Amino acid sequence: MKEENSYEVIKEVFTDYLKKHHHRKTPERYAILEHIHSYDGHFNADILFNIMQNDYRVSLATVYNTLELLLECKLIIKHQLGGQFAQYEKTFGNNTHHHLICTNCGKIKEFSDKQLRISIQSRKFAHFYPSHYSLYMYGLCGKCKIELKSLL
Amino acid sequence: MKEENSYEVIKEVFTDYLKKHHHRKTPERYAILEHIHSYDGHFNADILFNIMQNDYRVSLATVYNTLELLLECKLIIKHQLGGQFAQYEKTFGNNTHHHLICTNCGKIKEFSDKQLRISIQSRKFAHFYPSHYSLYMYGLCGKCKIELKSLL
DNA sequence: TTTGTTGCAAAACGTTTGCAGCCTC
DNA sequence: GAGGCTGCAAACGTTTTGCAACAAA
Repeated sequence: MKEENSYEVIKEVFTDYLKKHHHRKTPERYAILEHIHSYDGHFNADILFNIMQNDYRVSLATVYNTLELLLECKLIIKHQLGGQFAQYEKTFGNNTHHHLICTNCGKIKEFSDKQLRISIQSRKFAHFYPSHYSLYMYGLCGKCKIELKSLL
Repeated sequence: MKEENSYEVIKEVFTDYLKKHHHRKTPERYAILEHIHSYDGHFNADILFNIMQNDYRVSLATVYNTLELLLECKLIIKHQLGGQFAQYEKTFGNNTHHHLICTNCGKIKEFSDKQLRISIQSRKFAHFYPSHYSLYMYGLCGKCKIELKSLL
């Protein structure tokens, strides 16, 4: 069990952020954080809103508001890949990874590449201070490659 | 003058695509392509629509429709960075570059790094066939870094 | 002639906002 | 007690869609 990924530690990060910025520590905000913590994979505001209806009733507006706060304290990152919902991903307990996006079916796969990560993260800039990055590779997944080949 | 970036060659790529997919070669589509060709930098549907009103009247719906076609034949790529308009960028006559995005003011800078580009492009995948990629680095630009430091 | 494409306007959609009441601080 | 936060619903702004007229094939 990795101590640094436990909900208690994450909660503390969030609490510190809220205190520092004079935001209130409302039960809704912690409930949202908790649900994100126990949800696997990418999610969007609507998914989060829906799974929460089962055991903790919050409004969609509060979900959006809280996601914004979590983005600011870097507990989650945001992806805007399609014209659809923005996608979110928790950064806690999640190795930095890259994304493969099929331009035909829209499926997203993740891959890790330590060497590539180091290459990107070690890049220095003159007047820019990076905090995180996203690498999206677009192309065809195996299934679509075959499917499109048969159409020729 | 690079032959491969001339409008004639680009037009041919588009024409081939339209023929192959049994789409019609309408004057609107070529007018849009031409305007993109002569426009520098990132643009969005609204910018394109507005600059076109001066000399070629098209509807916004047709602009969106044509951008979709140009995406499919990879003459442009799409970025969805903010909650605002989706941004487009022509791929012709444009070196592959990477993006620096300030998480405070939203400003986007571009940078090129041949070594990084090679590292990314030479990556092979088991069941994925990449066509292009986008690298977004998030962080603080010089101005915002100073601005935020003074708030502490 | 057939049918894909256009322009227009309305609809759709995710997200944001306004506001009255609530609850942290 | 003050004022930030919530839920609700309405508003927003970008993109998509429906449809009649048009024009490329």
